[in-house]
Amino acid sequence: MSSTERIFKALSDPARLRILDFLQKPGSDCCTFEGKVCACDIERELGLSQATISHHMKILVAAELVAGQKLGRWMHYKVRGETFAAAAAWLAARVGEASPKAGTKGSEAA
Amino acid sequence: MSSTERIFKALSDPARLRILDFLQKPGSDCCTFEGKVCACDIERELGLSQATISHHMKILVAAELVAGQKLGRWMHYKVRGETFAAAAAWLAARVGEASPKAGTKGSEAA
DNA sequence: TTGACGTATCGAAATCTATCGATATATATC
DNA sequence: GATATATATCGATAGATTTCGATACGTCAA
Repeated sequence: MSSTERIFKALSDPARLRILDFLQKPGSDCCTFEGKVCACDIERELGLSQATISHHMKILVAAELVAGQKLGRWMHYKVRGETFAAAAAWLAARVGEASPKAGTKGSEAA
Repeated sequence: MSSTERIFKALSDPARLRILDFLQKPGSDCCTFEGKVCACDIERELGLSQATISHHMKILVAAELVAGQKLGRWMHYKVRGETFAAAAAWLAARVGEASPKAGTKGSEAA
C-alpha cells in the first residue's frame, strides 16, 4: 500500500477524524504533556473501548499522521503537521491539471 | 457521512487513485472529448470489469472529486479541481495547530 | 422496430474493517 | 516481590467494501 493510500485510508474513518480534531484542541482537564495528549483522554473523549482506541492510534501512527511517545505508563500523541502538509500538497498538485499533457507531478501514488 | 469523510474514503482505494491519475493524463488513443475521458478507456487502462469501473466512478462522483457527463451512449469524466482544493485546504488548516498556544485564538468550541 | 453497443444495477462471494471482551505486557507503587 | 494501572495484542463478530457475472436500461444505426 502506498503512503498516499495509507494516509487517506487513515483519514476515512469518523472516529479517527474525531481523534485528530481532539489532538489539536484537547480539554484543559486532559493529562497533556508538552502539547501531547494521553491515550486515556482520547478514550474518554470518544467513548470507545480502550482496545479500539489503541487500534485507531496504531493506524494513525502508521500513516505518520500522528507521533506517539511513551512516558512511563502513558502514551502521549501529537499531530505530525508535515504529513498533513504533504497530503495537502499531493491534493493541490491535482488541481487544474486536467490537460492531456500532465507529466512529472506524480509523487508515488497508486 | 460528512463530505470530508466521503472524500477521503473515495481517495483511499488504489483503483480510484489510478483512475484519478489516468483522468489527468489519458493516453492519446483515448476517446476523450473536451478533456473528459470515456469510461471505456478507464476500463481498458485499469483492467477491471465494466461493473467495477462503474461502481468506482459512482463513488468518485458522489464525493464530487469527478464530474460525469453523458454524451450519447458514452459517459465522459473529468477531475473537479475545486474539490481537491477544498480537501487540500482542510488538511492545511490542520498543520501547525497542535499546540493550544500556537497563535490561534482561544476559541474552543469543542 | 429491431439489433448492437455502452453503461448502470443486481446479487453473490471473498476480503477487509471496526468494535468489543479477555488477556498479556510493561511500568509505577507499596 | 506483589499489586495496581496504562496500553497492546488476541480472538471473535457484525458490517462494509471490492470484485465479478448476469442482466436491465438507454441510445444509436439499420
